[in-house]
Amino acid sequence: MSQICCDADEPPCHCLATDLLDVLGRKYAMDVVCVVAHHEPVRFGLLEDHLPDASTSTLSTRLDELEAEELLTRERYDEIPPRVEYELTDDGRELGERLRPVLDWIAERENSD
Amino acid sequence: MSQICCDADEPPCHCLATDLLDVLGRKYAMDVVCVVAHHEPVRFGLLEDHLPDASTSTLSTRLDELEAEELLTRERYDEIPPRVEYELTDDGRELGERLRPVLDWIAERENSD
DNA sequence: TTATTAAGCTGTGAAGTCCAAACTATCGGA
DNA sequence: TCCGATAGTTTGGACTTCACAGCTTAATAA
Repeated sequence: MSQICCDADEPPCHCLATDLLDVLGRKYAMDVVCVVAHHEPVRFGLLEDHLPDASTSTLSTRLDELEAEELLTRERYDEIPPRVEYELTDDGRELGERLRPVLDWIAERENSD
Repeated sequence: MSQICCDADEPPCHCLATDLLDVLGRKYAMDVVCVVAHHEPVRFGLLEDHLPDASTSTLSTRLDELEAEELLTRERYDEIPPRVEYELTDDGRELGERLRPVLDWIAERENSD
């Protein structure tokens, strides 16, 4: 029932001003969701391989933020060398599915230039 | 045919490294597409009303970038005071439709916290 | 006559975000 | 003894975004 957005003559509703949309509108946030959705469980190094333009610190920050939004989980295994696996939560998977048509279209469009 | 993403055992494909995804991953970019999609034709002031947290300069930059990606058009009317109307291109509308399920879900989720 | 109003921006310096590169810890193998 | 492997954190600098002021022009208001 709280869908975007207000109708033409209504006052603005600001339904877009959410923390989650803020997080998703940061560099590589959608990319991370997409890569995890496609390859989970995923380790840090694989994310780096798939998103070579992102710095490790940015990747790390994005993962923190997505975890805080409860879109993914971080499983630490107490091994040497350390191993950490990322997986989407149910919410994260739902988001990933809704994001797919967007990213597919972007990839297609890029291809047909 | 160039959809996300490579399969599990393949090398990374970097299909996500596109200019458009870069632009969409900036602050308020998806918001702008969504507001224009919902209210077009749209004037600058209406965008400001709907996205009060965005500065005018950021809004202006986002509009430039979306125009450069050919997702929206800017129609200048030679009047005093000046009037400019923004509308989505066909590509912009396609993107807007694919973005809707994402933003609807975000709005819903926010509501049910 | 002067001031005010409107819209759609652009310009400014400060604050926040992202960058590459170097560094952390630990253990097994050379 | 030093290297490589993993998953990050730290650092100082570059790029983005911020709030706020100013620009344009013509019609009105004081």
